Amino acid sequence: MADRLQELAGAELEVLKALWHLGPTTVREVLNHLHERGKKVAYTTVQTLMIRLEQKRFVVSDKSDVAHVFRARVSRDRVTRSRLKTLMAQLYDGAAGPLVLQLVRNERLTPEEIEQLQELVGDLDPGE
Amino acid sequence: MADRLQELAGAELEVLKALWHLGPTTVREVLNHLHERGKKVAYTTVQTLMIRLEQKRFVVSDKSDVAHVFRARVSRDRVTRSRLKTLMAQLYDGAAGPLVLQLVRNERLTPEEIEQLQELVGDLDPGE
DNA sequence: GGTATCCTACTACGATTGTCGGAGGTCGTC
DNA sequence: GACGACCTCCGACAATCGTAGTAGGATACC
Repeated sequence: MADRLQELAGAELEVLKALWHLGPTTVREVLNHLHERGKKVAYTTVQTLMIRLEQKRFVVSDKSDVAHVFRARVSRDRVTRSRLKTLMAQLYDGAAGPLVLQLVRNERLTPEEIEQLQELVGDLDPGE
Repeated sequence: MADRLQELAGAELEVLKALWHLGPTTVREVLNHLHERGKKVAYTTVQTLMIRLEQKRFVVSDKSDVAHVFRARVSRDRVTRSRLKTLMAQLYDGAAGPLVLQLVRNERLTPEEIEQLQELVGDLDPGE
């Protein structure tokens, strides 16, 4: 129960991403954004998702205007961290190593990412 | 539809993990394993999950014995890769970098992992 | 001031998930 | 040959998820 972040369903995440992108905004704006991205959904579907997100406390709404304004309460990084933690717990008893190695081995990184990574990793001390 | 790996539900993954750990085995053995881990579930629950895993093609069964023997068809790494890919797609438009950096920054790695990582990362060429 | 438009609130419904119970077969043992 | 231990098969049921329709109020424009 503690980790409510985990209860984010797929379609809800889609909406939350729109909120991250757009900033505090209305159902209508999120709907437009999704339509631009090629995602066809009904107005009320988005509305339902946003209400569920609020019930789950991932967003808050300001109801002073006719069209309620919703705002994300959790950051993208926070959600990522939570998801990664779940993944680590589920698959590797909480160890981060296998995931990191898997990613570095199998995925393409941009030059900037490589540089940042080299710097970060260079600072690590295997110790003993 | 292509990526059937994504349709692995949480409780199903628990069972799949048991199969990875135990090798090809029966419902009873998986049940015992879960009980040892402190997970209290009924025999038929595990059975249902294993059948669903088979329907989703994550495992195959040999029905020649009275107690059917189930075997994982996908590896832990394969599932991890798929999950990571989903995470990347959902949260960072498919980019691996943010995940790697997030992990290296926030998670503890063992000395061995650090060494492996340094070696891997040292070989990367930011090039351009 | 009627009509189209937009918004919220509520309800709904099929699919998936997590969890089991019961029916009915087989097998070993007393 | 009845009893208990196991097994599979089938059905079920509540919760969550994805998706959306409808009712009814506000707004705005002609």
